Amino acid sequence: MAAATKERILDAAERLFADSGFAATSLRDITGEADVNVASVNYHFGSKEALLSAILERRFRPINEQRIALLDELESRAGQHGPALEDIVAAFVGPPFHSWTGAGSGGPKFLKFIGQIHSQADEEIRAAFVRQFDRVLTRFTAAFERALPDLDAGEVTTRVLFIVGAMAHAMTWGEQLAARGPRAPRHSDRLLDSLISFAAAGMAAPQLAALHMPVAAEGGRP
Amino acid sequence: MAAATKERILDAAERLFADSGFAATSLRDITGEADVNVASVNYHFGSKEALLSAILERRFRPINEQRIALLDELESRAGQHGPALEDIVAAFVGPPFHSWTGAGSGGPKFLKFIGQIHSQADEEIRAAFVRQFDRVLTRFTAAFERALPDLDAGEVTTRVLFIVGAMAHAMTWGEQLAARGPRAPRHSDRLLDSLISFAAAGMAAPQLAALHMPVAAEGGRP
DNA sequence: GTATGATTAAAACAAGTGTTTGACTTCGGA
DNA sequence: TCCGAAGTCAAACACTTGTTTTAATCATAC
Repeated sequence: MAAATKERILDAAERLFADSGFAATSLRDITGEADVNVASVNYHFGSKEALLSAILERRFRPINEQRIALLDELESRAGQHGPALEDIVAAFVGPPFHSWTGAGSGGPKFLKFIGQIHSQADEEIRAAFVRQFDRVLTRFTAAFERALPDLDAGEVTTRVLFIVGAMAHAMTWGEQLAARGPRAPRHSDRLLDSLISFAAAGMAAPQLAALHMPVAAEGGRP
Repeated sequence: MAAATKERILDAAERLFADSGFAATSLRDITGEADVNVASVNYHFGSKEALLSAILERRFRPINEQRIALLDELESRAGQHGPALEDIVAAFVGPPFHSWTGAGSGGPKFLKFIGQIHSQADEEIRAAFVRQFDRVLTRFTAAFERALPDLDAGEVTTRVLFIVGAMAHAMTWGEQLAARGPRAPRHSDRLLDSLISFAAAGMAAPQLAALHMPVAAEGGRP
């Protein structure tokens, strides 16, 4: 029963975090949903925060590894100009979408969880998340820079940030807005197609000439 | 001292919500930062949730009004084909950026708050937020549909969702990633320029041929 | 001056938080 | 069979949560 309890906790917690966020979900919510004792979370994971780390580890590590594997494959296959823009985008945003189509895991709630966690405010959570994400961001930023030589480095990073935001937001809110009838946004596969098309075009957009002064440190108050 | 207390609470709460989110911020955090008594929140606003509503009201109403005013002006000025794509995008994403450049309000923390609130999980908060945002979304979706006749309605809604996500995420995370040295993302004005350029190109991306079944209940275009 | 209403203050409220404890049960290997 | 580790459980822990209460203070009009 040991492994079963651990997994039941992980599944329930992921589901509830996706719906209500980390801070708003209590351990008793989780253990109630998982039908286990309150103490078992601390027994198996050590703390509530460690439970979140375990979820992040379980879900994001394979996703990020797959992202990098796909990029590796693209780059080894491509000529000296590097892979095509759309392929890089697909390698970046595809894995989180496909991760729940695979071996029975979580269902659509997991997409919402991804969106949630991307926008979590707590500094510690962010730090843990960025730690996992940093390598991916570095690799893909480099690939994008190669595919888009007209953009400077900061601009590329900014646009990758846009892509992450677009993805996370669509995951978190898609369900909510699905009630808009004929104007309902896309889901799953169609959503992924839309995102890739949107993101690739956005990345390829011309960079506006730097009319403004280079940003002077941090903004003072008006 | 009455008005001063109310405003001090609003300012402090907005700042703290931006940093830590709604659920993770306690009333004592807020009243401590604002240097007022704990009871004053319930006295002036009624509850913690009502305080959030007041902040939303104070900040988002002018933003959404300005969005619609800008769109009105664009449409009255434009020919029968409607305003240009980039102008619609600018009318949509500009106001939240400019709102803090205006009369002394909040500073950069406010941008982070906007990003935060866009990705808040609590259902009640979402509902309150969507209520304010619904009219804006409807108007801009219509304008985009007119400017992009090759996209079907659901696709337009999806892409507007991408734009909102890109904006919110950049606002929330920009500060965090600003430490990446030469690859640091943009700030403020430059960030807005980047976003407009990115979003307009993304909106104009070709829609992939609908290989999949059309979504049930979706009306065909005339 | 005092009366009146609005605002602030300190304290207490019940309910809920993450975590710990210590006894009880389960179960694989000697 | 028995042992000891691994796991479960109810209860209690100390603390924080949002909210309420009650008394004190303030401003202002009479």
